[in-house]
Amino acid sequence: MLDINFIRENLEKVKKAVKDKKLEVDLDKLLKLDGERRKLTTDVDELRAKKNEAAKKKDIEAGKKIKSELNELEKKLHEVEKQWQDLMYQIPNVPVEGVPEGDASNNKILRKEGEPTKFEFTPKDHVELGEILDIIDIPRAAKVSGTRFGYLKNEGVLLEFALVQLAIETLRKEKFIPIIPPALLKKEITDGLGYWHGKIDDEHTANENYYYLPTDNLYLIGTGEHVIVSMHSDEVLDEKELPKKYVAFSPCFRREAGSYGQDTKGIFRVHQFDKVEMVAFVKPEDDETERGKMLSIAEDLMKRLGLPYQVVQLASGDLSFPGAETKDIETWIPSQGKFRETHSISTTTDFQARRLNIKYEIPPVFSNGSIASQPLKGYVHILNGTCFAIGRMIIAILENFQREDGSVKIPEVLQKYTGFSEITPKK
RNA sequence: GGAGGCGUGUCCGAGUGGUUUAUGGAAAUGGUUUCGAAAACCAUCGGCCCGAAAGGGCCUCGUAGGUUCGAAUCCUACCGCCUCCGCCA
Repeated sequence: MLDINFIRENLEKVKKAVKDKKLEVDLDKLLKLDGERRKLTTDVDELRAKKNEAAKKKDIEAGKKIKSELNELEKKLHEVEKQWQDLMYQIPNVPVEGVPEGDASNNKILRKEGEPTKFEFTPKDHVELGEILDIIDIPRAAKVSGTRFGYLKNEGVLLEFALVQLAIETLRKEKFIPIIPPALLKKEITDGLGYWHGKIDDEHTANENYYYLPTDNLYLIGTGEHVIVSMHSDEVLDEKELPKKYVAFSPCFRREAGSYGQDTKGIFRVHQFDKVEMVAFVKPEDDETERGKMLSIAEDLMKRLGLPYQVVQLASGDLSFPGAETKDIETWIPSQGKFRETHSISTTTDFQARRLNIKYEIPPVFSNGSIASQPLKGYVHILNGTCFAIGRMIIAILENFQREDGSVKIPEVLQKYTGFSEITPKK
């Protein structure tokens, strides 16, 4: 959610953000409603003051009269507030300075690291490799769970755990708190995150991107970010503990509705995968620095694995609803002959913090040396970034490090965790 | 899953329909005092609205509704915690 005062003062900027993200929100109506809301608030306050006075005097007659007037006015206020909030929740975050304008075709490649892997033989894709190495079983997953699922087996499992250990060990050194979160979250929490955007859900509508359990009114998380960011909702964080950073290991569930034709082969796009995710709560002035750190941590891991990748800055129209800036890491996928998204590092600025009510105390010393009697409060900025989307990392490792006989070399940095240096065909 | 109990501010804790503008402590922050500290004392110590400010008003007792002239207090639903039983890794 944006600050209504910000919207008032930056109307054109907000209108542009709405348009860029291909949304439609009637901002003029919002401003009109806001005027009404403030007028009604004042009126209701005045009437309540009268009510309180009558109650104090035990003036029952006057009280009754005020009560009926107040009922009507409060009803009106509620209606206006509901519409106002409805609209407020439909407004996406505004990009930070420097984000290229336009749709995804304006995404900007910032840099490339490593060369696309070349082979002296015809490389296999991860589906075939997974099968001959006996580490990925898609047909049986289809039988049991349907399309877009997979079983990971044997060395595949050890490879996953190795990636997780490498990630956690690296991030612990960077003061990230390791955490394994719940994989289900309450519906009302989802409103605060901004991915379930659009109207505030009616009783029986659920967002099509995520799995919903109506019997318990819970969603399956789409990413660890959902439950890590919400952890501190309605809290005031101590300025001294910022930046507060978490590294979460969790399953992620995606319905992938509307992606029917895309990435149907293998486990590139699945309904369930595990991910190591970074989340940081930072002071606004540290946003950019911490964002940069997150990206460089993720990049450094890619370099240590020896995977070729490129860094892409998303254009304004390609940003998520709560996102103000996103940089993706795209890893070379030989079977597709393309760099594909494996990481995404974003700031939501204070957008999520505002919805989830996450603040921090600003120490009462001002820059000019004067001291306030009490600490002030401000909204934190919330950053999130992929460390490893494990399924896609396994695909990248299998495909980039395959040999002609179908065996796969394990990156050295992982070998101390896997206990083996290659995976060899079983069939 | 069954039965019972509980939820008050940063924390502890009083309050069971009307001098409660939420008693009283503690912690914290600013100040007075001090060579400095401790102690003591004074002030501040939730959110929103109007206002340049001074100030004024409203809301806030887990959350949302309801009853009443008047609700922390009564009613309903939901959320959370505790105890016992059952079940279970």
